[in-house]
Amino acid sequence: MVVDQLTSTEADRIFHALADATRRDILVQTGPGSEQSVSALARRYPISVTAVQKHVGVLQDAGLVTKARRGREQIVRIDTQALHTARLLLDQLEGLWRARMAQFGQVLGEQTKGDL
Amino acid sequence: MVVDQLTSTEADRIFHALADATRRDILVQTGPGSEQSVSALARRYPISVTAVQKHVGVLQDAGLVTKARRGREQIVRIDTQALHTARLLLDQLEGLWRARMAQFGQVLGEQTKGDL
DNA sequence: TTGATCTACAACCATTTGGTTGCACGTTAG
DNA sequence: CTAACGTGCAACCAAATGGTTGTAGATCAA
Repeated sequence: MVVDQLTSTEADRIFHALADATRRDILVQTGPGSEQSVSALARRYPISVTAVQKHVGVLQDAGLVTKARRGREQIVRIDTQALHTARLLLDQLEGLWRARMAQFGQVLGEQTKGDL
Repeated sequence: MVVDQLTSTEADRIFHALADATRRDILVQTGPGSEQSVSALARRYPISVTAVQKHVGVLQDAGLVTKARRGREQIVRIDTQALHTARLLLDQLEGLWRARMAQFGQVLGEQTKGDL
């Protein structure tokens, strides 16, 4: 398995999507039980509706949210699966390091133990 | 508590740093027991040394690696702590969603206030 | 029907990103 | 000492980002 390095375009998109405070907040706001329309989201931020549309588009390309039309509204809902994927990528990195540490028999003072 | 909100500039930097395949690979290559110089890293990729320097700089700004001079070389070493922080951020997001699901059927009309 | 909403999309703009080359400077090897 | 190596930095460039305004098409409320 390891890290996909080359075909990591998905990882690129996921991490890039998470690298913006507004987008991370959209993920929070559209969590389970509080799906919202694009315009409803836009009212929360000091930016234009179009800007929010673009943010949602980025999240969508990363697979972090889905859009579903409801009348004239477009409801944004998160896809928890993709975020899980993101965490798996981080776990893989840490896993690699731990494996390498084990090989070298090195001991670090910290317990980055798998609390997941 | 919860998401670091405004201090999220750190989150911005961490996720942005992770949003590039070359940088993620640098993290893998400089893992525990295999610290490498910038030029040694540069030989691994089809890009210039300067480009690698910049990538390392981005990782450094995110707190993901540290540089230590050794003679004429600059040794890049990972800081596992920062990556742990990144995973915590993801955990917080998932945690928020779970909390929200727990409040199912509750009052949905108001702002979840607090974040951003 | 009419008007207000919500979304979509094009065009535009400033800034950032990721890359390059060239040059200077300290360090190490012969 | 001299030459090669590793790094730092400035200047430059193309493309991507994140934002804007404007226009247009659906859909809903009255």
